[in-house]
Amino acid sequence: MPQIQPIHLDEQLCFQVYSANKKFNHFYQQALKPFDLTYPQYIAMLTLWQYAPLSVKQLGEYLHLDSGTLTPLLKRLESHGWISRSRSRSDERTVVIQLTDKAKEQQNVVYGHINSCFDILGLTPDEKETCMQAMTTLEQKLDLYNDPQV
Amino acid sequence: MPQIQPIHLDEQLCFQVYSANKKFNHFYQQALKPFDLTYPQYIAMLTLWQYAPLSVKQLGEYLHLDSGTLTPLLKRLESHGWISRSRSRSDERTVVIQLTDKAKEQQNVVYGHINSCFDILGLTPDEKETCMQAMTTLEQKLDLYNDPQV
DNA sequence: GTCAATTTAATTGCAGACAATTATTTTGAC
DNA sequence: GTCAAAATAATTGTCTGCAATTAAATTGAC
Repeated sequence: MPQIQPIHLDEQLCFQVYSANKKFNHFYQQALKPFDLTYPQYIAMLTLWQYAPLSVKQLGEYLHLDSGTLTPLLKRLESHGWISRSRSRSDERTVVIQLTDKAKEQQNVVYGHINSCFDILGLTPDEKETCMQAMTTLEQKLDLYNDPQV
Repeated sequence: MPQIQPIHLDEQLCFQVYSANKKFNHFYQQALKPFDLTYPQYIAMLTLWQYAPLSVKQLGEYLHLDSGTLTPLLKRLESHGWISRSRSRSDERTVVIQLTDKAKEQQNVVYGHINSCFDILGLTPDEKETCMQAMTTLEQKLDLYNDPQV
């Protein structure tokens, strides 16, 4: 009879990542309150500030999200005046997402506020780099397993 | 006029953690398919295998989840025959969660299967430890900010 | 002993996340 | 040019996750 290794919650890497993600979420939710943005909406805006205009598909590739998640999220961003959505003239299948004037005006205000919130966290550049590296290593292994053909 | 630091998605620690968490989720979702458990259900079962019987509140403290999340999740675990839920005789407010015979029988099967899946990931003990440490450091900072009174 | 305050789950409502399906448009082999 | 295949969003359904509220039981100050 083989020896079975018990699985203890607090020794599980998956649970640490799961917890850290929830805490990060809460942190950003607080930081983003002045702008009435949720965390997923914020990372969508980050992508758009960097690359807009984008199609739903292109945005989804940056964020690893599909239209089932993005369509309602983008409708909410649109209703709050951050973006516009319109079918492309050249390809009626694709929806082009563009920044509104409000979004362009607020970009640096959001950047400034979020950067200062992140600074308050007090992560040293070294600690941040170590965390980034650890996540990169982990994601590489997970990508290999989740998506063997890559 | 102050210099505003641009925020690039791929340099954001929050986004790395968010992505890693989603990939981990997908990884476990696959690994757990034979048992018809979702990842959140699995971490609930892990906790129960370790500490059952538990009240909803106690389980929530281990997992950092409230009854709004746990009540429906536990009802699903109950309907799939993993647990039982019953009001405590001594305190009618609390609901006691207990393992079923099926859960006790399957414990080592699940442990064995998940451990072998995790091994396939190919994380070295060093890499895992580095990741764990990184998450712990990060969570400590986030706890400080999210919950200043602690 | 009484009753306000506290504790515990459940409920409600909203926002993701994702799998599976559907509708529409475009492409490309022929 | 036609039509099957592919591509793109949207939709549907299920399962979290969390804030806020509700319902019921318990506790404790008096």
